[in-house]
Amino acid sequence: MANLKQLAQSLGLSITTVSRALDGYADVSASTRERVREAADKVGYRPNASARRLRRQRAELVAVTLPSDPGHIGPPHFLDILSGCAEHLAAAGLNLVIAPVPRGESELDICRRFVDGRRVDAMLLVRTKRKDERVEFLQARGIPFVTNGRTESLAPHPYIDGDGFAGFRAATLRFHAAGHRRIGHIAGPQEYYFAHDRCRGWRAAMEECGLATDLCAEGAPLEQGGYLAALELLRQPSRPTALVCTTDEMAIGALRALREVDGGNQISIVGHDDLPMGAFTSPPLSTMRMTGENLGASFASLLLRAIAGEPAAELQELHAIEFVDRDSHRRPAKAA
Amino acid sequence: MANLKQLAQSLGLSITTVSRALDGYADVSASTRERVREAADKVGYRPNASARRLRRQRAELVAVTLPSDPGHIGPPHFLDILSGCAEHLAAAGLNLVIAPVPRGESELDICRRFVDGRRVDAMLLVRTKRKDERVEFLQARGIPFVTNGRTESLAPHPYIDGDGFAGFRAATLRFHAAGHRRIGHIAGPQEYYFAHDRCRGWRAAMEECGLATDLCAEGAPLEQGGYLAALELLRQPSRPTALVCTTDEMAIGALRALREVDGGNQISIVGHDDLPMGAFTSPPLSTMRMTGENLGASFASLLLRAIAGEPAAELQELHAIEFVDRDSHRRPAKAA
DNA sequence: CTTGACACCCAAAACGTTTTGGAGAATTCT
DNA sequence: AGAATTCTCCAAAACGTTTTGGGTGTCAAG
Repeated sequence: MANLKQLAQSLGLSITTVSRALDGYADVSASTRERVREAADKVGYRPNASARRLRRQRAELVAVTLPSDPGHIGPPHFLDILSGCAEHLAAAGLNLVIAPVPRGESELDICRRFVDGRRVDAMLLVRTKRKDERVEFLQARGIPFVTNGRTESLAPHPYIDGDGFAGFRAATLRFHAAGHRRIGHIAGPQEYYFAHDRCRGWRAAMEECGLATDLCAEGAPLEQGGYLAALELLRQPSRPTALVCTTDEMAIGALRALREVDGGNQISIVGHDDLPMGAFTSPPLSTMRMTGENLGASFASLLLRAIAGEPAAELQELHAIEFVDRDSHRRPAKAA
Repeated sequence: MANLKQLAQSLGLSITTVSRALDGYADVSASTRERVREAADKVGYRPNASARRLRRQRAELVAVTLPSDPGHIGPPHFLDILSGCAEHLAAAGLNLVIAPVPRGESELDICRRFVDGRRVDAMLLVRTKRKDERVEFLQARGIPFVTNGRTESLAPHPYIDGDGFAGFRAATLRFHAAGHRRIGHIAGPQEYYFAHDRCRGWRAAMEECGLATDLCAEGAPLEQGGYLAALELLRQPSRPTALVCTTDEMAIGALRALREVDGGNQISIVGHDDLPMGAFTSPPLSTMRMTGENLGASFASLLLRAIAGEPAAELQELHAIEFVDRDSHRRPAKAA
């Protein structure tokens, strides 16, 4: 309601003293400090954020870019993560702004706008590509940032990611141990790191087992993409008996394809993300998920430490993948 | 990278002229304007957001409060709505910040912080209560805001809401027309407007049909809440043959209760929200949803118009509810 | 030649804070 | 008593814009 000048005037003090009193500096006497605080409380004084930001040369803001186009916005708990992140950032005086990418603009444009307009102190990037121009741009500008997902960037940068390679390798090996020999992979767009990483995991396991890696079909990371990719694999002369799918959404699409082609329930399947709806599919979808709780807090912590100037190499978290066994991975190895 | 002063110096012009040239004022010659624009483009000049905000007395920010506690964060497409809203706000130069409510603080505290620190030009409120202190506060302060959900506030305020009363009345009447006479309602916390509104719709239909309104149980707007409330209704001497549930999550909980108590599939059920997982429950969950596409754009438009000073009474959108018929509402009226 | 009108430009104020570099008074030390 | 130190406080600068209120020429009209 009021500003520093009015508050100072009403107290018969200088702006400086009031400001310092509120910030708890030692060079204002305890009695004055108390007097100032009481007056500030009474009129409900809050420093004007814009003025403070201008003077301090800090935006007090962090932006997260939201991919709007194809593989859309991520799993439903993504908002919970953002919310948790925002909450922890707020405790440090930072607010989180969401920056969707409008049609016709690239994510790079968004970064540029935020960074060059000094609108943010740091950025949070999701859905990294193997070669990610946003990462390169921010590294060149020297702006702190954290990504959800790794990249193939030469210079290290802070990230949080799941170990998709290990997860998909383990899932594939498990199918092999259960007797499966024709294990197919439903891949996502390989430009995305997570899709490529998971594909590599499947491929590595297959090669370790001396199996052919021909049963791989790529599609959009959506229900429809999984459906089409599964149909493609089911058309092969030697069908898969098990399917390792890059995402749950694709797995659910694959489930639909299976139902249509052979009445379903003959082919084992596993996805990734632990979507809530996976509990209700038939058969209930076995899946994987990244371990670690309160990811939002981790993102916030990494962001704050990046802003504080910690070296990137110390700000990397690779989380293990855990299985969420329901039922869809238990079909027999020898299909009809 | 650069600021106005440096840009002006390099051009041999005053700060004023450069600023006005970039803003397209007519009192700078076309040739100068062009020259300035080119130079600005070349060095990638963007006005410093904090300085502009301070001078203009606008925060260029809108905050949305995210309830973190009990009925959590809303349907999965909520983030899509926010994203759409943010995108349209961005076109008007506003960014959307998400403001989760930390433990120990009230939503009112959040509003106070944002408003009194002049951190926002407007606010977006979700999950309104019938008597909502946030609404009262913002009205008293004269800050523009839009709510998702109505309130019982005497003074009108901008909102977007679904017509829960009409929707739940129609759903109940439809059960009646199908021969049901014992139609139960699984209610949400009645302090929330949406929960109360939907409950009123059910009650109104029951009274119109001359039926008793004893089959009503309240629970938290979660799976567990619906489960417990359904169990309560199933313990009645004269059981319901149909259940109208305040949310899909509660309906899914009710489905679980039904499965446990009588093997399921005997009692009709309908929810609200059109959660994706409803398509996979057994039986597939019949539900309702608010009509209208691109809600995010609507929120943005209302916010902008509220900021522009349009009277609140013209900024209210009540959307019809439509049925999403799957299978769970088709059980016979006479249960075992 | 004077008077407006017009086109183009600029100095300075303002937005509300934080921070720098003291100033004056009181206290302690020598 | 004088010097040094500590305790309080403050004036002014700075952050980078936008906007106000002219100022200086040029040109046409009177």
